[in-house]
Amino acid sequence: MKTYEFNCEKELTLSVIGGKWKMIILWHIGLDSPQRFSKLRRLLPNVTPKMLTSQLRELENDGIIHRKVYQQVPPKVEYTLTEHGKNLMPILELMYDWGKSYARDMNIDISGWTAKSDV
Amino acid sequence: MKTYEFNCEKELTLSVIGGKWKMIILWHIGLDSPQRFSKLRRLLPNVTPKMLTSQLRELENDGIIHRKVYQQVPPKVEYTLTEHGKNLMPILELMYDWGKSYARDMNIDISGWTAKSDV
DNA sequence: TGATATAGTACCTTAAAAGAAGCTATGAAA
DNA sequence: TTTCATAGCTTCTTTTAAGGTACTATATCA
Repeated sequence: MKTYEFNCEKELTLSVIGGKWKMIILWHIGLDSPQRFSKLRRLLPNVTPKMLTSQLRELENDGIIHRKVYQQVPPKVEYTLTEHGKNLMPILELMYDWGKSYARDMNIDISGWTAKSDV
Repeated sequence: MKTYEFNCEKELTLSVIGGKWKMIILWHIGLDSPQRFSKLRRLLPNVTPKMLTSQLRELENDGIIHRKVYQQVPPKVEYTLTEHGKNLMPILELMYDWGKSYARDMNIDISGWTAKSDV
């Protein structure tokens, strides 16, 4: 059994979803599955392929997404959520709601383009 | 109005709770309020005063906690949650629940000592 | 008179995360 | 024969977060 130095289970959760692009990746896979690498690149124009790869690999290694490779050329890879990944969705939704309410009250403008209705 | 480069409101939320010690600090203030600086140091023996101060200041500047200074010697400062801080608690609880379930399934041992029942 | 408790600062170093730019294999299509 | 599309990889650099150690002011208590 692995042991990590977390103060609490919450920090384990944070370590899984806390990467720069992980939540938005999960969001997109959650709302439209499966997702291909190239589609995610188009959905997230600011992410470099290196970053996208590393975030996807970490999510895969953590058991949050599943990676299915089709043996064909050009390559085709599809990403879907695992059960653990699906179970993260309510957290992301709450975080969306809180962030929206907070942004309104604090007069903060989010430049993003991913609305909750995209779910 | 301030504009931040977030992809989504979820990332705004993450930016508020994502510091190394912020969730566990909020947890303790949420379950036993007000909390004093020295009490938090005792509750979190691994945090240095510098880190504790910086995390508390950021939470204060973000409007998540309130800092009340008593003009006396030795100093006394009390931290409480604001409304926005209180509204974060359901997120932290969900994160606790998910992390606990995930740790069980993935055979991960959390070395922490803060149970949800502490709430 | 000297120690104690509180709530921090200041300065420096280390480690981790993120980003930029360019490169690759391969089969199919033009 | 050249071009295209996919799903990446490699190397280097920059940025951000976190940690270590030591120091401070001051009223009160013994």
